[in-house]
Amino acid sequence: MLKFALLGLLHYRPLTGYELKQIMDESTSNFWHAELSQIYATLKRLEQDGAVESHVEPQTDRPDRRVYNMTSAGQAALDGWLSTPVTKLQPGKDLVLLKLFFSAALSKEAVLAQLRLQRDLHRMQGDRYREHTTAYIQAMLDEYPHLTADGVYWEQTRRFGEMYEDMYVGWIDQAIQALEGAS
Amino acid sequence: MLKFALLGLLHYRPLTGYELKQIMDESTSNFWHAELSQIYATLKRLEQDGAVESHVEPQTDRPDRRVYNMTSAGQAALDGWLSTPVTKLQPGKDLVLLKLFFSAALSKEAVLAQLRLQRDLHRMQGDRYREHTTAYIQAMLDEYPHLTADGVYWEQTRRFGEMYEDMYVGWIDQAIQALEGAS
DNA sequence: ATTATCATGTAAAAGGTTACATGATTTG
DNA sequence: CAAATCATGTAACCTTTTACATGATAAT
Repeated sequence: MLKFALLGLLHYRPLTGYELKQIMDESTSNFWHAELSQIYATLKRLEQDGAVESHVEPQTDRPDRRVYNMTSAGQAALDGWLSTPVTKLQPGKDLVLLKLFFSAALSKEAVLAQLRLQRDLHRMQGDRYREHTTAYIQAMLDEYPHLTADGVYWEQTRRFGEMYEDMYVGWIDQAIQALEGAS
Repeated sequence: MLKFALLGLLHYRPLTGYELKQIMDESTSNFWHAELSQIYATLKRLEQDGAVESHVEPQTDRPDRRVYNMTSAGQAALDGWLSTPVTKLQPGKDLVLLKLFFSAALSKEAVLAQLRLQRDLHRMQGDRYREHTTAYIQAMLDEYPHLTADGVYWEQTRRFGEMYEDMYVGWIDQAIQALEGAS
């Protein structure tokens, strides 16, 4: 699926692997992320498959950049993927829940401490979606006005992040209460 | 991490790979799942590492069962893992959000149809947590009364599933409204 | 008759992380 | 003086999925 994330971003404008990583970290990392090494490897494969093309832009004071452009084949692949509905639920993974499931072996105080730590992290992440991500989307739309229609969708995914983190914090609050109650 | 999920379940009682799969599908699949082939492979590795032991129980009318028991080394590994706090947010992946992010290229009706489909799926999953999973936890506690303390934690993860699905449905409702509004 | 359940596994491929390697410029 | 940023990539490893293989019994 990473390949579609990359094609989706290259549909906006030509980008380097390094830039793709930066943009993903600011925008899609909420629901899709990747390491730089994986991005470079995937771009290579996309080029072999004819979905993207690249050329090197020499630079003097910085390392040369390899800029990727989408081909019409790549655009067709992206369109096909976008119009295929997801008809099943995607099973997720969450380490904290997995641990909690088996935490009867731990002292209650240890569990509560771990839950409070997670609550702080999710609170901070929620704030980040509210503040930083909102500003980032606005800055993108200011810089690239032709992407205004996309902004509506970006905002929906940002909003999901915000709601997810709020739900997570609320759940932890309830879990802490339930555990404290079950003294 | 699968290995800890397996150790966690084997801590309750000796189990076969097949049973581990069934139990995970009913309990942890909410936040951790695995295919049978991966479970068998992981059990093999756990045995090589000395965390579990196995013996074959011959059966006449059914295939023989290979039953796994946790060793004290396995118990120590599980305890160590459980008491190590998770200090970072786990980045998640969601195909639906990834697609939605890039959906400005699609017709609004196509997007709305995909969102409605997802809403149905998440509503059904929420109902499943409320009904089936609640009953499953109760049946487990009835059958294995010594796991009563664990039941509190199982219920918290079940509750997370319920809240997650409710949040997802609520988010889709809002997204549909936002898209319909932006005619 | 066909499908589901019980029960085991192997093998190949895909997807993803971590570590390594390089090297100049800029910021603190 | 150290760390971060820019910019590329390779290699090894780990995790996960999908496909294949077998074969009996029980249920629809």
